Amino acid sequence: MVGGGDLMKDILLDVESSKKEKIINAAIVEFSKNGFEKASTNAIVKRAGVSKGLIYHYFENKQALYDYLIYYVFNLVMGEINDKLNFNEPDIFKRFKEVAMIKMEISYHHPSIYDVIPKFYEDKSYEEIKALAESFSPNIYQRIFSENVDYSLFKDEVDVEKAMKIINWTIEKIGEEGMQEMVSTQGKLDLDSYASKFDSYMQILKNAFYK
Amino acid sequence: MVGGGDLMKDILLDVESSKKEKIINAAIVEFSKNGFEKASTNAIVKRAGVSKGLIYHYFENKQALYDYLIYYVFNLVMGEINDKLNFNEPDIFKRFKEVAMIKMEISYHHPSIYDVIPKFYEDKSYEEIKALAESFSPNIYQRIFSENVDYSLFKDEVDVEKAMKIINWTIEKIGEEGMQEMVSTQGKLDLDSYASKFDSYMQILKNAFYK
Amino acid sequence: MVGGGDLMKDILLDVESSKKEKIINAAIVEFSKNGFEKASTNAIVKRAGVSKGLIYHYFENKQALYDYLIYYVFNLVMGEINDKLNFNEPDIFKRFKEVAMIKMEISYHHPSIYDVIPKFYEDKSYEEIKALAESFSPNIYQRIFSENVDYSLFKDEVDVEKAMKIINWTIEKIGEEGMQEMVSTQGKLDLDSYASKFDSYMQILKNAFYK
Amino acid sequence: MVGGGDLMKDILLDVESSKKEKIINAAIVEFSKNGFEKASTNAIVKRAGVSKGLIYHYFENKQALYDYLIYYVFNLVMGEINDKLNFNEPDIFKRFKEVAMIKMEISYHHPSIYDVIPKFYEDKSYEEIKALAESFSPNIYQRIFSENVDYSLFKDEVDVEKAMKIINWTIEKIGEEGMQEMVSTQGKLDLDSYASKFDSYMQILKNAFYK
DNA sequence: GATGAATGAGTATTCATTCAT
DNA sequence: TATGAATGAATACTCATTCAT
Repeated sequence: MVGGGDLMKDILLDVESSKKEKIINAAIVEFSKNGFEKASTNAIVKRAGVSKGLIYHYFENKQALYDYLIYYVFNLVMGEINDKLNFNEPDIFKRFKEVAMIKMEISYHHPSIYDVIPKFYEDKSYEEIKALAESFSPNIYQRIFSENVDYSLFKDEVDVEKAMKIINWTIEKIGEEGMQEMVSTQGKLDLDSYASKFDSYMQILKNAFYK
Repeated sequence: MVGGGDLMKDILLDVESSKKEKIINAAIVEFSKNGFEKASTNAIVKRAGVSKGLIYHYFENKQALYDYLIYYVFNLVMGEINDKLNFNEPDIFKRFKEVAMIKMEISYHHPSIYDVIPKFYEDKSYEEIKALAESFSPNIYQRIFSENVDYSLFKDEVDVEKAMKIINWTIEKIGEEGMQEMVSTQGKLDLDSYASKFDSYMQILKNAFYK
Repeated sequence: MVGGGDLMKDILLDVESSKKEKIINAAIVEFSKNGFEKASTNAIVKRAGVSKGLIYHYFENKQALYDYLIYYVFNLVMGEINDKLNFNEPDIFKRFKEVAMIKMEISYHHPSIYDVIPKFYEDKSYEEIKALAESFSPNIYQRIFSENVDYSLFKDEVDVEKAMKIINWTIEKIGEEGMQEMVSTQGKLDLDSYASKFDSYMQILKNAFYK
Repeated sequence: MVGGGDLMKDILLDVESSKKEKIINAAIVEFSKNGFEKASTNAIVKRAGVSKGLIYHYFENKQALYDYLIYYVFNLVMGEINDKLNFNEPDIFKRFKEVAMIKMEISYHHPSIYDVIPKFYEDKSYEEIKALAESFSPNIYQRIFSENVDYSLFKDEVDVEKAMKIINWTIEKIGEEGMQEMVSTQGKLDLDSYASKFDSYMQILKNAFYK
């Protein structure tokens, strides 16, 4: 399901051809601005330039459209990771950085997509969304955290599982800060400064956990 | 502003005397269940047992009521920290644990309050809310992170500021996991198991950052 | 509940004072023209000259308004029978004629009311409506069919219960024909010709069933 | 027009061959369940397994489809009476019983058809439908009421025309009660008990009107 | 004959907010 | 303070009908 054909196109730069695509793109913008509840189907069709009824021709209701969007967006993100991540890299720090960079790049090119993802968590729990992501790209999390990872790089006394969770949480929090920076600087994230900040935190954790 | 008078009373056990208090308590329940947008002023007045118009006598509009609630809740939480936290404790790990325990205790005794806080983040950014918290209890964050803290306990080569951020982020993520656990176990969090989990992560970070 | 005060006023000739009354009268007209499903709440508020929301201030939903109308109309009809029928008349033919005349008079003065009653049977069964009518005016049917009725007037060999059903059915069918006549003559029923038609049928049945 | 060709086949047991027939059968089910207004053309095409557009190829609009159904159903019923009724029976009571039995048998074998007929009266008046029935099978009512009927069986003093109306109305009302019984007993009418009830009422009227 | 994408006016209902009392 | 009748724009969603293919 991941990495497949036309869904992978740059949906925002794409010349929107079909009316269904217009609806999807308009919905991403609307949901990213307002979340599920506040989002207006009226606003979506207006932005998409289609009739009121068409949205219900393609999607059973607002929720079905939203669910499809989650599928659509995760398919895109998981696909990118699947395609671009080097699963032969044994150093978990280098691997996590790669994942972060792939995500940041998507975020950079598709701001609306990364605005809408946090809204997903308003209705779905973290576990539900993780399960969803797994369903698109089976074992992607397991692969990232363990496939070809060289655990011997960790200090012997370190609880590797917990350490990796701390690393991951730290990365997520840096990402959240990056998001907020993007919002306050109105959309332009300095990827270099993000990378250097990322590196400095990773260096601290490397010193802490690696031999 | 913190610790002052009647607002600090246990708002849920309190015999609701004034109609304004009835509105506030009804609003906390309604907003915690439905968030800002989906929350119904009708449901609030019905629960509070007051007339439709009265809510607009006390608050200019729904948003003003919501904003007051954020003030009200943070005032409560910051007040508790101010009152109960031992600012003479030089060990940052012990101090952070104390903060976490104070928060968890509030959460345990006032579920509605802690249900409503996550909803705040749907509309306000993390930064906005942090700024708000600071406005209630000036320098509370700075006090927690630096007042009487013994930085000499950290390894010399560690960037203390970043290390403390990692510690804080880890605590927040453990808290988030605790929240989700509460949701999935329908409201009852095992405080002991939470504390032991907390401790094990803190031990890892202590080994990593302390001499 | 029957015969009480202001509900008994001539609702169509009444100077509609309160907005609730305007809604009720507009609803009777709309439901009588279109039945429950096809009736438009939009059309009702437009005809009543009130805002869209007000209908939902007084009635929980379209169905609740409809149910109230059934109550309202039956209360009117049962009240008239209760007030005007002579329950001392022992001759069932004379008594049935009185009932028919009372109904026809109401129908004559309140065409909309009698237009809406047949619509009630689209959603409610005959039994449901009969039960409803009984709830307004307990035992009204039993009183009409038996209170002070002189059964000895019937021929000895006649099954009185079945005979009275035939009489009642005949009256109902004559009434239906009267209704249809009113429709085709655009609202004006000749009460005298109706009465003479009624009498001729009653005479046949009297000859058939009475000694 | 009556009794002709393929329309007379058992429409429900018939292997639905043409798409038009599929539409008609699906429409009968849908209209019988929901009446004209509430019936959904969408549901009809879904049930019929044809495209949305096809329904408008065969019928100008929903109303035309409905009108055709009335024609279709009455053609079936009138055809059955034409075919099976013994027009040589001079006793009107025996003849009416035969008509009732033919109708009940159709009703028993084609519940959907007899469910839809009452819906016809929501939009069309009794007179309109009677006129329609006459147009399918000219003079059918007149034939039933007069062809080879022996009026000399009636008592001399009885107004035969009115007496026959009373008989017919009584039969109709018994039928209505039978219908309601079918509804409340969920579809299964005891034909024997219906027949004995019918007979007992007919006996009363025979005693009343016959020599 | 047959399809199904597309339309847009229509539906009941909700809701924050106002205001005369 | 306090009420609750009244507003009207907004909501998600339905549906008969059209039409290019």
